[in-house]
Amino acid sequence: MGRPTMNDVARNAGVSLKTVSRVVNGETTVDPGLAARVRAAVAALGYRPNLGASMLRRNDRRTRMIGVLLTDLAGPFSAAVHRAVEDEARARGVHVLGGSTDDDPQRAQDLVEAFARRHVDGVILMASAVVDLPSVVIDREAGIDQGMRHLRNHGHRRIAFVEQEVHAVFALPDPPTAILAGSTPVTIEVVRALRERGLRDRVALVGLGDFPAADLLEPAVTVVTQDPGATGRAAAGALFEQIDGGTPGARTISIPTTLIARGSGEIRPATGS
Amino acid sequence: MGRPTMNDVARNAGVSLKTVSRVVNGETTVDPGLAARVRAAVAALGYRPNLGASMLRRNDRRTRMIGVLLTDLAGPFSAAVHRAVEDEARARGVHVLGGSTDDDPQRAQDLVEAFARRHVDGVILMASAVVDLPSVVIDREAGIDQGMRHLRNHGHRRIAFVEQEVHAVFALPDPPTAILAGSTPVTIEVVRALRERGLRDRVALVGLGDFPAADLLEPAVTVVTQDPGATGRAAAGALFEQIDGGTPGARTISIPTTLIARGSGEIRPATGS
DNA sequence: CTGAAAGCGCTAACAA
DNA sequence: TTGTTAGCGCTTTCAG
Repeated sequence: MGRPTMNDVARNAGVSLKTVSRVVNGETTVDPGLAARVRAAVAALGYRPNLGASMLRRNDRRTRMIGVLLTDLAGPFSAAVHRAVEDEARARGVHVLGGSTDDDPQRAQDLVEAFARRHVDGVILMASAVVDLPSVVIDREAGIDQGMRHLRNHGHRRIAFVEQEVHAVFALPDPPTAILAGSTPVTIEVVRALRERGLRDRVALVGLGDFPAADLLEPAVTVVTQDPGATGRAAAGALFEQIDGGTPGARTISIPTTLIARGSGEIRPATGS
Repeated sequence: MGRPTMNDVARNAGVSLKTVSRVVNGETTVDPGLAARVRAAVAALGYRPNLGASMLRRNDRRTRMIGVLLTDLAGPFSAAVHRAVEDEARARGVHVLGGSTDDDPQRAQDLVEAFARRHVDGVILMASAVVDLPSVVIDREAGIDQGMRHLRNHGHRRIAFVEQEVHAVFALPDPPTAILAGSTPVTIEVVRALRERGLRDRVALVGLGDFPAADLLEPAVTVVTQDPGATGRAAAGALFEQIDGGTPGARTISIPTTLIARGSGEIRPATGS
């Protein structure tokens, strides 16, 4: 025998299947005596309703489950977005399926497809694709402009935008006077590299994404922040608006960015270089 | 009309329902001509199988979905565990429902119950509870001992274990000579507090959990690490062993800890105090 | 190789 | 207030 079903409960309580259904779903039009018997049977058998079966028959056809596809569930930005989405979802009795795309469009596509087979009510994704499901796209391109502008305003003309290959930058014949780091891990790598080379007070640095100890480093690190919590809340809000079918709702969430000047980004290039 | 069903595809392709089922499930005992017609109909209608319905009828009764309950999906440790679990799950074609408990047992209980209604195949949880589902518990208590021992070995007798209330510690009549910080965010708060009070070279600090910039602070922060990736992989491995019904598998995963001495934890108490 | 019938666990619509 | 019947979309079983 597998898990007990509604039928088992009905038999045990000596009532009809439908009465059990009513009690389980909290309908108030059931005789208190019967309801008590049903609840006793539920407890005795360890019965738990099967949401999959109920959703199959139900009219609204909602699974009360959404998907969230982020670059990397382990990364600080994705993780914070995820949590914010979770909180919004929880408030609505909705569960969240998570997935990391590693910025691979094919993987994102596969995950969307897989979630669709599960009949998720909608999808939030940090990418640029569009899918044929209720969905909200988080656009993370913003922020680069702001960082670049800041460095230019401080006199820099040779600015490196660094992804992964941190050390290659310093091997260039005409090395940059300023660095814009593409993510938090990269920013920290750059700090480490600058120290090793004794350049920490000579090369400017702006990081994309804030991190907890940024203000405690020397020099403190200037960053362009994108509030992941606000982003997640906004995306979830827009998605649920779509799902609940009111207004169409926003399909793209752009993240407002803020530059926090702390020192490293305000270093000026050496004159006469 | 809602989404097209297998019946719609069958009608469109001029075959029986069962033939569509065979093609969709990749059975090879179908005439290639019929299979091609079915595939064409699937594409034309934009048909997608309904996993919920199929799981209802299927014999193995697996949802191919597990739940992961962590302290905080946004926290670095939880997030890294989550990602590792996701990777293990993906390799098995399993999806992951995530949930933050904020270390509230009631909330953990509620989430387990909710996931059980969805018939998840199992649950991983970072807590100390046990549930009547295939499950693996991650025990995070370890590490405290190791940190304490380290500080005592360096001569400390008044050691504060700090959770949240960072500032209260310094208001004590007889303040500690060493601090053990319970989590990464707390560690960073303590660093900040020590600096504000000019105590950064006088009070020892050991943090539970490593963080990316720990070695770049001054003094660099001594930490007790728990490898979240290894933890997640181990927990997922143990859970899938249970689910696949081979050996019973471990029900509790203890995280091996390592102390990384970087400076802050090796400060000795002022003599004669 | 293909199909018809039954039924997974549950809720909708209707009847008593 | 309670129960009966039908059927959600799919897989199983068994017959052709």
